[in-house]
Amino acid sequence: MARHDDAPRGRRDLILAAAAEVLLTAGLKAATTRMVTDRAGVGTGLLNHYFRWPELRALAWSAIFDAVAGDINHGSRPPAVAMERYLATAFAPDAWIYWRLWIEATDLAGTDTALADALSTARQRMQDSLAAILRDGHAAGCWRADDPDATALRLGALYDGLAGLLLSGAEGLDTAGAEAHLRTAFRLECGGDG
Amino acid sequence: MARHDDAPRGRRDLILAAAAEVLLTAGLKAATTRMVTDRAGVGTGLLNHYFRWPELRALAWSAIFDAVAGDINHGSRPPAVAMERYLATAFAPDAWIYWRLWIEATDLAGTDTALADALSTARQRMQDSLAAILRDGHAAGCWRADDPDATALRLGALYDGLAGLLLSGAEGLDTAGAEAHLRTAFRLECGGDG
DNA sequence: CAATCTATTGAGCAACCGCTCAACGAGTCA
DNA sequence: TGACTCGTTGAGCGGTTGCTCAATAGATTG
Repeated sequence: MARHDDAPRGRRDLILAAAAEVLLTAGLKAATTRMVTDRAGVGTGLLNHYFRWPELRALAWSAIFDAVAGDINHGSRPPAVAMERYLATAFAPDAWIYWRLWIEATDLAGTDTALADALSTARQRMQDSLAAILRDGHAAGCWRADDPDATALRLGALYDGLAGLLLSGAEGLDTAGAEAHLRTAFRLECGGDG
Repeated sequence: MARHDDAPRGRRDLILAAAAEVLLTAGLKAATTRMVTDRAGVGTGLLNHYFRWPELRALAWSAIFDAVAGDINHGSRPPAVAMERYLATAFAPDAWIYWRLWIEATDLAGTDTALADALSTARQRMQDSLAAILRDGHAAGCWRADDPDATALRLGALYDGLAGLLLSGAEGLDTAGAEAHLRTAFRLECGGDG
């Protein structure tokens, strides 16, 4: 009997989708296999039939950031608009869970090779996107960017650091302050005023 | 019988010292109570008689960074020398374990309140030290620093981000590169060339 | 010497984790 | 109908962790 085209084709995809939902809910470190099987409504054995936990976790993490990257690269906006969007959404409330997942991945990558690979890929993609925006803006005369790759790396690292500060509850810093610091760094790097 | 003045007075201090050694060896996340009791040569019960694990871990972590801070603030160097020392030692090989401990603390602070307090104190102290150096250098005409606190925060956050990149094995970045990026950020922030 | 007290011990508990594997049930085919 | 396949189940295993508590050794006291 041909199966209907209901959302996840097969139990394997259902588990993968449930894993992504769990990550977006509980975070990367708190997530367990049992949370996933409960949410998917399948036995614990089935998860281990299709995946190993580190593998599934890395796959779900990648799926989440594939979607994010698709959202960022979507359309070919003018560089000034793209940059403004990057800065404005960086620490937006609904982006919170994403930089939590990002920071947790940075942390787990030291011991989890699957996650390390996923993070490496995602990071490279983010950095390339940002560098491309910087390069385009330079070419269009919006700002100066002599070494877009290096600037993108520094802005990305600063982003990580600010997100870490927010996550660990640093005193005297909120999301608005973090965004302001990121904007200041961009101004210092590229001279433009965004 | 009066006890001799051997290094750690009492078993409590012995356990605390052993905990610090374990942190410096195994890192913050991998450290366990049994590693500490083994190294101290005491029963597992004694550790729990004097401490709870999160408490002991935070105490040992604080002790380590108290020593680090004492080392940084030691003597009243001219600001240019102090800044150069900060930049040169930031990613030095023997500082590796310290920024590993730092990053791991940032990560655990989300769930461990004792560690969150310790980190908050240490971070504030580091940031104040750096801001003081920036302020002194500005006053002495070495460089420009209109908002030393904000600049110190950004440099600290960039430091965290770069350390995180190194720890998670980011491609195309080594300690020398990280140091170069930190120096570039300082130059952009303060104009001086160090 | 016996009684008392305190610091110390470590086997074991409870809780959690990822993962295994014998059993099961729903299809399919002869 | 009976045999065979295979996706699926979930109790339970093995391992790890922080922590407990009855038992113990050693010093002190009367």
